[in-house]
Amino acid sequence: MKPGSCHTECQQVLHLAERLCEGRGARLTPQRRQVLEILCASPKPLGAYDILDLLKQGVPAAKPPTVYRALEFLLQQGLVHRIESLNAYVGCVHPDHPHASQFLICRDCGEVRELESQSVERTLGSALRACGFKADSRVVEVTGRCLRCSEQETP
Amino acid sequence: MKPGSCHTECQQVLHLAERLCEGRGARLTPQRRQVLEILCASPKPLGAYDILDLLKQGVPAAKPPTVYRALEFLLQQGLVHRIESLNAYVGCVHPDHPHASQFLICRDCGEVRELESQSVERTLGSALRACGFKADSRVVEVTGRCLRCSEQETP
DNA sequence: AGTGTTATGTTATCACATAACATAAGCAAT
DNA sequence: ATTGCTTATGTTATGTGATAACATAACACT
Ligand SMILES: [Zn+2]
Ligand SMILES: [Zn+2]
Ligand SMILES: [Zn+2]
Ligand SMILES: [Zn+2]
Repeated sequence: MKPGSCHTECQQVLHLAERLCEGRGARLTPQRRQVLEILCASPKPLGAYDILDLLKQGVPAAKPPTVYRALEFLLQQGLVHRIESLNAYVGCVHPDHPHASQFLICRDCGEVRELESQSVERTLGSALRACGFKADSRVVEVTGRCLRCSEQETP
Repeated sequence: MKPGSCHTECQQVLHLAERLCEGRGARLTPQRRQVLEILCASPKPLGAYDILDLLKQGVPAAKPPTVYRALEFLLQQGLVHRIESLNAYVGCVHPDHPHASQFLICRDCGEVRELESQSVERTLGSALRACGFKADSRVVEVTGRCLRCSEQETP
């Protein structure tokens, strides 16, 4: 992640989130906004209690339900994603359209990259059709080493 | 799941597991074997504490680490899979060869079907190559309604 | 038998998530 | 403005999943 670029990216995402919620009649309250801000500012996924610790800086009375409620809202709105294999959450990088994405989780640097491969989605979709399975939600998470980390160290 | 067929299937899997472990010099101890047996006998994935309750029938002194250690071994040997989006475990239906599989989780009947679609694996593999990502493990889990459940009820 | 290794027993605790109920804030209609 | 409904938040407690740390026992190999 390029230093400096994050902050401006976060601002863009937050503005977009405001517009999206307003258009849907959904209330992006200060607390919810702060949780989204925390997630967008983090280069790595955060656990609910990590978020809680950070949120307390702005909302000292915050408790677990505070965070989980905000996450529930943000997940519904498609503004954040949950990473099942980490029990953690990331801000979505392009929340403007609904999408099923794939996550690449680097076990070395911890970074999570959100991919949106049409071919993967299509192939998975046809495999599901072949089984007669009606999918509600798809989880595709790959753990390994990102390009940068595999270039740095030899093994 | 056809009644009656499960028990014989379980036996086959258990015998296969014994052979595999023996061939690898891995020790399928009675406790580990019992955990595998519990998982194979269940048509649905089981949580670690579900397994614990069942295991206590044979090993009254069993405690959480007992189960988690057995699961760790069985996962390493490729005899069981963990379903990330359920925090639960299932016996593998064909543990004889290493594989990345896809899981179809029915939200109605709870059944989990293990798929091994070559096309999904290939497509995902090429998407990963395109990113320069070296995968260690892949998680593909789809939640929805299975064919049977979607035929039974109209919505 | 002696010794290193692997497996199990035991206790306590950590990490993640939600139930249940009370209070407050937003909002629309009178 | 007051009422009454709905949604959001506060608060306490608890449920659920997983592991740390250390002790003991079983096994394998010499
Ligand atoms: Zn996204
Ligand atoms: Zn990396
Ligand atoms: Zn399998
Ligand atoms: Zn079903």
